[in-house]
Amino acid sequence: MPELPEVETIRSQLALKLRSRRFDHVEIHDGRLTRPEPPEVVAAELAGEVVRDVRRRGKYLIFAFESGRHLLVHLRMTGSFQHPAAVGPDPHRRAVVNLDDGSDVAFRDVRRFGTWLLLEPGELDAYLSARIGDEPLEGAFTTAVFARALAGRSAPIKGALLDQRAVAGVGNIYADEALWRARIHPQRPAGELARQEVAALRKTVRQVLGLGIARQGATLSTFRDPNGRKGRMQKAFKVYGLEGEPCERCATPIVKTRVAGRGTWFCPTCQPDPR
DNA sequence: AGTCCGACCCGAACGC
DNA sequence: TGCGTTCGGGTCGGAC
Repeated sequence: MPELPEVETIRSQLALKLRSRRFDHVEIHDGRLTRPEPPEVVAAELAGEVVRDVRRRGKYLIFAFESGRHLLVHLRMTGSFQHPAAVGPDPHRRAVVNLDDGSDVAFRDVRRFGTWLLLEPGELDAYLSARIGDEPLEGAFTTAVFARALAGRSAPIKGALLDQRAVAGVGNIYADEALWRARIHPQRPAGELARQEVAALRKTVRQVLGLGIARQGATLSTFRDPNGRKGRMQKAFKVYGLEGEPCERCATPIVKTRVAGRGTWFCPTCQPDPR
């Protein structure tokens, strides 16, 4: 599942390939991708746009055009980009962009949750600020800022980490990995964490996301970067998907449970539940 | 306002 | 072997 490190991996590669390229022609084969806008309308609007840069906010990929417009892409569960696009039939291909250098970029999405939204100049900031909070890897994401985002919340800290308005870009995998490193039980009420626990969690969130980027993301089954390569972060997991395996710190078998409606892995010894 | 839960998808894993 | 069922995951919208 693409979380911040996977989206960042895609962003950095696409930026190198697409900067200053013009979208000559766009085909969108799936009406869900641009809903409620008709796909042929969005495809026609995109034709002629020149890429100034490819950016990222949280899990959103942002194609910034010279015109001032932005194409906001969310990969959801299984969205991915391919460049150069593979030749031959692909039942999961949802869109293709022909570039002015003669190459094609393909968008694939098995589960069809991904979205493409074309925003007019000036619309981006309001759209994003309504949906997502601070970038965890930027300096503005201080312990004080994080503590404020968690203050007064009775929801489990795991759930708060998944809330994109509390902190942008953390998904199910990196939430579990950050909580293990910070030795915090996923079920702890977010607002009841001690200041030093918030500080520790801020640090480990940044650690695991940074490690994920350095390792080009995590590939469980489907994630591939635009060059078709897998990530390596899955080899550095300490708890995610490791039910029954010994905890690296204390050898206690890792437990799988359900928190905030999500599969959740943790070490019951290192991450004690104070209740 | 914050929290919870179902809906949206479909391939993979599982059960018989 | 083959078929049917369950599960998961990010976000949104509705219910509480």
